[in-house]
Amino acid sequence: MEKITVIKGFKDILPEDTPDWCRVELIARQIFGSFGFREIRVPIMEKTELFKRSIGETTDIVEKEMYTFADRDEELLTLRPEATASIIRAYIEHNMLSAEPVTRLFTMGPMFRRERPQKGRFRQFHQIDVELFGDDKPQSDVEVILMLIHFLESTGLSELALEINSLGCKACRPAFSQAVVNYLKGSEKELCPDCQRRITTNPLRVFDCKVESCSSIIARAPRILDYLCTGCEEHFAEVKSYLDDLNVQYAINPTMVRGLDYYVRTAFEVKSGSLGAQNSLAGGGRYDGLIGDLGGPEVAGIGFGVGIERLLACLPDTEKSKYKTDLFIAALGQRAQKIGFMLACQLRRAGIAAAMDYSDKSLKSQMKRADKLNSSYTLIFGDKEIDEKRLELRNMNTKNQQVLLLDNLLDTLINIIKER
RNA sequence: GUGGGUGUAGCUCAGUUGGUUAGAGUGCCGGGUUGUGGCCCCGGAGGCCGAGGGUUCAAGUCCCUUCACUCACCCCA
Repeated sequence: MEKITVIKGFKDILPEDTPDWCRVELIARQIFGSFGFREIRVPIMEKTELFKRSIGETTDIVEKEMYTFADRDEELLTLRPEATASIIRAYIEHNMLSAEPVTRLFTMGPMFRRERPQKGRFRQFHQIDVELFGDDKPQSDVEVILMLIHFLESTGLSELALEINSLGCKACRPAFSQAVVNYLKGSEKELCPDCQRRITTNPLRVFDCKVESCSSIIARAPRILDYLCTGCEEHFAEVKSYLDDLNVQYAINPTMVRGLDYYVRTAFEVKSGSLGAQNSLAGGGRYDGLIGDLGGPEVAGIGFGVGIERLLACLPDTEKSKYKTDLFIAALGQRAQKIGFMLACQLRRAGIAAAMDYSDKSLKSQMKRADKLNSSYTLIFGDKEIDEKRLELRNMNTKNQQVLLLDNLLDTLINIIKER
């Protein structure tokens, strides 16, 4: 019989890795909470139209990466390739603007893009996603960027590179795009085939090209920052100024253009080495027109997404978490096994991680098991201890052993373990 | 979608110019201590050598096909 395997680009997250996931998610919840963000959970499937309208019909995501299916009634549904669209949909649908002028939300969960997998890129991957609706002030940009950096550092990451840029707005970007097109047409023949194609499809993408011959041309191309309108320029200046005051290190990357159509003004990205070609752990930006475009109120928005797999891939080993056991019960013989089992059940019910082996193996074998399970203590007893009503409790780290009386054993153990 | 690399034990990988019964490390189980873990020593289990076809007296090894994984491009978290 042929083995059934996981879908290409999908991954099982195995027990040895889940503690890291839980830790990162916990830190996110704590830190985002202190910045006033509240968790929202939205479906992983939406009507296809939502993503087409938000992300942009001509983006790679919509053109070739979405998992889209016809439902039984022929309606087209899509597994979400990102979370922002769904959150905006929910924001509009539940009329959150009426409840409060500024809404701070975050969510976490799987996203789906049907790309060719490689290091740091999967077809199902996980993001922690943050959105702030209803404020267009630069303070919002700074708040969100600061929170992102603070979060990443709190997980144990270091040597992060924050890059920021301004993409202009509806008023000033068209002039810039035109200037880029004009410039590129001047040296079209020296560009790589991909970039020649981009001139007509998506000229700003040329800035991302890694081909060397293109780089030198791009280096002399017009800069978005020279084309910003007064409003965008002032906004960007304030963002930089606050970041400086807060001692947040950043670099301005005037060639950073993000892949989704809806971004305006501030765009940012956090990179890390040691990640292979996909070195971007988090990215985001401002999308002031988007909520209105999706049929909601004309309010501003800004947000970011963090790739959890990429974050975990960068974590140093010292930050890795493990499963731990409070007490291993090493019971020798039938009577001890019986007492031990009852004890294990009661301890577990009291919230203590108690483990034991039910097959009455040798003590050595049971000790090895206790060690494997990272047990803090091991309770050791057989017929002799039961007759004398005195059991041995071994501290696995110090190797000290103390005698515990069989009477009131459950409470004694609970106290010892909880006092640690 | 395009290109490169790799498929041998649960995991990481050796395996010579084709040549008998396919190896190591690690992990797992057991023993060395008749009742005490990590280190050390000994033993054991565990392989349709990715799949299918071909060449050959003989294929893990050579050829073809196919599948999977992986890295990179495009693009992105």
